[in-house]
Amino acid sequence: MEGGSTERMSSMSSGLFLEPRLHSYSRKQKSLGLLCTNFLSLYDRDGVDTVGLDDAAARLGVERRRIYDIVNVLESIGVLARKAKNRYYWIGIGGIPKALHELKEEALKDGNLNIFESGNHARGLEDNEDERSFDPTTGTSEGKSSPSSVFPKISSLSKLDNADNRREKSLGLLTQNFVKLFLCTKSELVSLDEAAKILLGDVNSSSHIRNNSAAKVRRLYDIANVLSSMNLIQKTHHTENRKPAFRWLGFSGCSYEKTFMATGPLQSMKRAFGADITNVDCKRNKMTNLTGEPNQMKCEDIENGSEDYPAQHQQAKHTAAGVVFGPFTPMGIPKVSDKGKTTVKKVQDWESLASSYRPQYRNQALSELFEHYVEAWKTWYVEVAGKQPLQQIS
DNA sequence: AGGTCCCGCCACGCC
DNA sequence: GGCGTGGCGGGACCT
Repeated sequence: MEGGSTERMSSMSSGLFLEPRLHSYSRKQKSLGLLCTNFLSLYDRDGVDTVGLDDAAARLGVERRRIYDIVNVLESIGVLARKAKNRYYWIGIGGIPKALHELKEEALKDGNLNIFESGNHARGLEDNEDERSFDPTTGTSEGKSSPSSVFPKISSLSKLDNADNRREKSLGLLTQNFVKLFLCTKSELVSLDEAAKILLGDVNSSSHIRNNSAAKVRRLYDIANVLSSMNLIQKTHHTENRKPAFRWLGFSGCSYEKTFMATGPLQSMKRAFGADITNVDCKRNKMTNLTGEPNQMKCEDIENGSEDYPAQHQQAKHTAAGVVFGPFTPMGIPKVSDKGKTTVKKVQDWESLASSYRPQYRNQALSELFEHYVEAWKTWYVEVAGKQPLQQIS
């Protein structure tokens, strides 16, 4: 195929900001999971109402194609909703619980409970949600996930018209079914092989579907990476056969902030904020930042960003502000006890912390990300601490 | 060697 | 035809 990474690296020699190890191409730095993490850190903040795909691609320094992958998965779990060509409503991490709830209800309604154990295949898991209709006022994806969900049977697959066929294979739908699998199964662990069998129904199916299997498993890898990066699932191994499998963590585990702020990173740290600039298009310099600036992760740009980001909704309506995130206490800083201190004192503690605690990262992108979290903290603090007893903060 | 998954070709549908 | 979208699978990279 292509000349491999060597060629890639030579063509990227103009990517000066990677100069320390010009030939240190690493897949991990370009993984979908990492891209997803960066995507979320870039947009999951107050004041972001919509996301433009071109803008995202440019800011993250990746090809558009990769943005589609991320967006499709995130859309299927309620983080985004399509608004128009090239533009999505930003719902935020806070949209996940609702989406998960709906997915579970759908799965239950469709009678897919225990389908995993039954080894049944599961075209029944298909739903026909059409995510193209979104009501920003309710934050719901109303589509036609309604009653008349069509469950295409394997045997009828070939008769689907192109549009249906295409949608039926979409990454978003596959994501939803993958999630439903976790929501419905009693098994603690699900391997991608098993998921593929169930979601693809490749047992006693026609050969063309089986041939398709490898491709679909690849998609499952994509999906799993994204979900892992958000800590919705966690990669582990079956105890018996040591085969890789995934454990459902759910929204309680879903805080990329958590991963970032806590120094006890989960397994996904290998995909978490890396040690180098990431997601740089090494190949064609199409949207690579050639200015010598670090990869653009400066989130403040978002709000300055012209018409794309109207500033009128500073009130976070669906972003992280509505979600209880993981520990914000930076490591090594004693937590404020809720006893024996006055409220005012605590306010000062946290204020001083927020303004003075500045861990130093060598990596500039990390430093900038940290700045982002500082800003997020400040915003959150003002909003929450301003109207609730400070004992709540811990 | 088998598992993982990046990358980009190209089909599709809309304008 | 141009463009946005995204399915798909080759084959590079990782373990």
